[in-house]
Amino acid sequence: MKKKISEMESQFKEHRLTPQRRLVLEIFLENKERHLSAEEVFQLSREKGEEIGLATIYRTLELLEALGLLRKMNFGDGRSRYELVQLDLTEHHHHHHLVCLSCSRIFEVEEDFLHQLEEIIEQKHHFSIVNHNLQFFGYCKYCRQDV
Amino acid sequence: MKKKISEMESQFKEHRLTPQRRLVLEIFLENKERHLSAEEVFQLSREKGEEIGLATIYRTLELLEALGLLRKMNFGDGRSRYELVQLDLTEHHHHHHLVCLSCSRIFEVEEDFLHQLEEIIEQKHHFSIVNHNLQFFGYCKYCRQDV
DNA sequence: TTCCGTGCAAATAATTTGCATCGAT
DNA sequence: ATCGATGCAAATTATTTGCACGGAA
Repeated sequence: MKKKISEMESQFKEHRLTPQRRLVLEIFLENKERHLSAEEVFQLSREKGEEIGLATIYRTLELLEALGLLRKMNFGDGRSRYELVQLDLTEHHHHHHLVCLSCSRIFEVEEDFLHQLEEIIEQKHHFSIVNHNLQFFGYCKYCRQDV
Repeated sequence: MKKKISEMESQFKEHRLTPQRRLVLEIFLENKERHLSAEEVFQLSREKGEEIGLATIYRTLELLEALGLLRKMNFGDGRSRYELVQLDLTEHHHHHHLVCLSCSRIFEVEEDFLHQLEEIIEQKHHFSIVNHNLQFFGYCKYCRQDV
């Protein structure tokens, strides 16, 4: 864990890696599978017994996104959520999300199936793609009532 | 236009098609290519010289979505946007969106490329998909500086 | 000392809700 | 008379901002 954070320190050229910023990063590293909102980060920090202001969390999330360490997402629940950018994957690799309409859990599809599609779209629409967002909404294996 | 709305009336079984609701529908029919926020619908109705409360618009958008006439979308600009569901397309046909990071315009990709992909994912993840959302972020043909 | 970062509280912005009233059945 | 729909204002929720303080370079 510490190792991971120190690896990330190199990203903090102009910005200080303060205890608060480190705390937020830690929380994401300890919750890799989750997509946390500012409020949830706030709760998790309280559970760790750490003091941090909510405004600081918002500012930190914004900074970490700008540094490319977090990715801002929106799953339609009225608040922004962030996920850790997996540094070990190639820059253009993005996974997709399965959002359960019943339990709200979010599952990940590791493969990125959109390379070819992006090429087609770039040519056809003269649109230069830098990112994409693919979400599937439905019912997860725990919530499906069928069979 | 009137014809289109009367076709939609059949959807209003339990709900009255009031002047306000008709107005909101009209605005979407007159702006098929746009993805309107509640506030924008409010502005457009004022431009038409019609009186309608913003709260009513929010409630109407919610209703029209529940009736399957509008689709709620989120493009990451901090407000929900709605688009008209094209009734003449097959139920499972969804288009995709190109969101320009420079001018914020939204372009549509008419084709739905995700059928096969959905089948693969449904099997692999035991997830029953009922909807999806695919957005590409980048620079549109008007904003690209290259060449 | 000079900045940057933080916390708190106030300000914004989007959306929702309570409630009295209006209008169609 | 009843019940759904509306408008307004107040309430909520998420997020941002102003500002004084504190600590590191």
